[in-house]
Amino acid sequence: MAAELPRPEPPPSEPATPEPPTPEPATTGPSTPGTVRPGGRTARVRAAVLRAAEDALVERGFNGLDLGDIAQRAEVGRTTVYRRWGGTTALVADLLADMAEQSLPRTDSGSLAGDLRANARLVQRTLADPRQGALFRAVIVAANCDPDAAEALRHFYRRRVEEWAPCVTAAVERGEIPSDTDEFEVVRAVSAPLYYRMLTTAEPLDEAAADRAAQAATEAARAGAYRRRDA
Amino acid sequence: MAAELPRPEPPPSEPATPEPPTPEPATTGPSTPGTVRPGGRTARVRAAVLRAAEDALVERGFNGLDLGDIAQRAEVGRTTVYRRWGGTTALVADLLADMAEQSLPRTDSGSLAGDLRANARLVQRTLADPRQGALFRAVIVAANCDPDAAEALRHFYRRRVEEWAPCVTAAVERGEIPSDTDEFEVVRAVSAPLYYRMLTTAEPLDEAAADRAAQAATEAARAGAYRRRDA
DNA sequence: CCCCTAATGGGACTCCCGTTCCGTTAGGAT
DNA sequence: ATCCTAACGGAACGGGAGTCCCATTAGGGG
Repeated sequence: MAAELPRPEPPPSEPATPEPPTPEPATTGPSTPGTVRPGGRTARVRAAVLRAAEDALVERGFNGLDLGDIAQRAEVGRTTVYRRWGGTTALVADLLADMAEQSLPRTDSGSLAGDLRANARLVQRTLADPRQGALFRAVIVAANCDPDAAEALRHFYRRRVEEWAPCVTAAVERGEIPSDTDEFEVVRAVSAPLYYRMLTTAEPLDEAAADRAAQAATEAARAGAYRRRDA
Repeated sequence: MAAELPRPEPPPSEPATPEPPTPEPATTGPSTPGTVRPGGRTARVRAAVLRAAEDALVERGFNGLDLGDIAQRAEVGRTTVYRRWGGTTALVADLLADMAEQSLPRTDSGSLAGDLRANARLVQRTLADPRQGALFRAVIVAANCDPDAAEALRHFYRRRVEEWAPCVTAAVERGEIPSDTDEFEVVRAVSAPLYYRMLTTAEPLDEAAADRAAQAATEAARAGAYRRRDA
């Protein structure tokens, strides 16, 4: 019933991100709750609420979120959730910031095709997993409903893409692909068909789809489709 | 302020789809409203509400939808909207069914690269357009919140993909790409990077992105990345 | 160890979304 | 043209999400 893929079960105390969920602009009024005493109870509350929010997202989806329900699951006062996050979108944005911290290590197979296939299969397994898949669909929805959540989502994917870009750079150094290849574009090209399939079709997201995505990106990169064009 | 891309302004009378919005299963009770007398006023109401829903989606996004607001825009009773559609997701599903009817004709340039580039630029222009882009984001969100809307979205994309698949078949016949190429997969491969970019980055969706997507799909198809694998 | 106050939690209150009821309007068949 | 009733529209109702107020709890600096 707990998390399935990464989430290395951090100790309940000392949370991942003591940063303020919503860093108010230059308003030097009463600071947003959770920023002045971020330790101890505050941290436990944040962890419990994020965990509960993740569960709720998986079960009900984004627009089925009920902050009262989340508060109950987290065994936290309803008021607290409203005060600290203020709404479902900010809560999801905070969850995304938390997810962005947990980076899974990249493998290295020695060839571009192998590396991209490993990446494709990782993405495929994540999206095909009932829990993770539902979670990703939900956060994508949230990102399309709120600017802050959108920025958080972009940050999450920036991190993920940066994590895998070095395997493309390595391929350039090995001479597999043109030297002016945009490494980020290649990594994105691997994920894109998988997300597109998940969002617009009912066909299963299987390993064959992953391998096809990886092969397509590899061939296109070799052919120079991702070379930087100067404007 | 009206529609920008296709929508050939159908006459207010005689709407596009007199089919029932939500064909209830075998419940032979009082049939769903709009099915027994689909002409005249009922049709005008449907057209006005769908139009208003589209406007609202563009302005507020899916989760900002307010059926009361839509009813006012459409100059229709609030009760009518609730009775005929019952909720925002069913309304969006109906809108998607309506959108699926309007197929824009495919061009034919004589080469796979040219055809795919035309397709890519069409998709890019659609998603980059403020109105259409917001609309597509909104319906994607809706599809992730409701099974009926999801099915309607899949149907929409199935139509679009089928519309463009023949240009891949033609390329096969010209000997440009392997004969066992999955034509639908190729067409999807063109759109995928554009949607992925729109959803996960803040970078502009420009013509260069479209051309890159088209070129990548073309090269990958030539290299046989989309050949059918028998299981 | 003690104090100050940030942060939490319960409960009442408000407002708005969605439903229900019933009278009115207008298809469409004869 | 007339009738029957499907479909619409206004108004009142109920419930739940989000807000406010204040008492209670527990960081964390001294």
